[in-house]
Amino acid sequence: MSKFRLDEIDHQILDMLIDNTRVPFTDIAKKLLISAGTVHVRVKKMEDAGIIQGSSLTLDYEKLGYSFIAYVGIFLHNTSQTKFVLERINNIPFVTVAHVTTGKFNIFCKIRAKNTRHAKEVIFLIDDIEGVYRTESMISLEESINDKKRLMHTIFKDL
Amino acid sequence: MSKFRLDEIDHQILDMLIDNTRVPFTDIAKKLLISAGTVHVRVKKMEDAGIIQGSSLTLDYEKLGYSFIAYVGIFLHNTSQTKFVLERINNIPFVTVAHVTTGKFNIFCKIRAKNTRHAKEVIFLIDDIEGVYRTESMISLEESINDKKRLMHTIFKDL
DNA sequence: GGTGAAACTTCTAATAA
DNA sequence: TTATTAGAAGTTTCACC
Repeated sequence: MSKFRLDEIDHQILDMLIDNTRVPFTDIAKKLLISAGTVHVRVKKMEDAGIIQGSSLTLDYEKLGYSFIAYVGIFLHNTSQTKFVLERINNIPFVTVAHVTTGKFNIFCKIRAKNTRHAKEVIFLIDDIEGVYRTESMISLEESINDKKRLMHTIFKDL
Repeated sequence: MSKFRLDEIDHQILDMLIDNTRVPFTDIAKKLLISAGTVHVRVKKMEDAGIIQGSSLTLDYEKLGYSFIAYVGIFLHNTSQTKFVLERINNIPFVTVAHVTTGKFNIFCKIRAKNTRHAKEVIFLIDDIEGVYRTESMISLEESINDKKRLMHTIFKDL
């Protein structure tokens, strides 16, 4: 399945970059006892291979006034409407992720909103999409995000 | 709710950094017709205020052989076990996010695994945690992630 | 593959406005 | 507060292992 062979050096480079993308390559080089040029070449290679898709800032949405998170399960009248509904959902900026799923729901998405009232508006937007039969919401009372490093280390152990 | 006043300049700086954290400050400065020093000061201010929590690489987990995503709803015997179970769940590296929720489930989490077989193992790990009554899984057949920029722009429109 | 150094670019902190 | 600027620091390329 995985076509790309990343060695221990690549792994350690990713390890240093994954929670701070602005770590200087010279720092990485010093720590790994290689040259900064090598770090540069390897990072570029991983970017070209698509292993590194990009980098992003993590913003504190709570501080920005958006502290409400909910998951919304969507039931469709008919599975053939999946693509249409998915497109509509992805046009709502407060929907951060959407999945087509097996199981109970046809589509399953995560929303981020200001507060309960705002979330209600967002959910109503979803409810109003043609083809949506009904929705079922789960409100997050507490979120805990797992360290990306841990998953990465585990992945690398068996590559 | 939002204590921090970010102006149009801050907004545009974030806009440039959010999809590529390594954009040179000089590029940002040129585009916004300000000096690189100003960009630097403003970014630092947003970091100090906690608006910018950090930066992260986006890796292609499919390319790394982890193409299976599922959401797992967890029913507990008793709500008092929430904290304990949550801690246990967060020790499983394949669980990427966990939420305490209202509604159907007590805890709700997202897992990333290699394949169906591996996912089964991960779900069994969850099932085996003391206090877990039963779980219900939704397998993702297709994932679509919304552009972070869109949410950010929308947020900034009403700040 | 990797290195090391040169050439170039960017960052950052002190200073000035 | 914000802008400028000069010296420090980082990145990138390339000739050579």
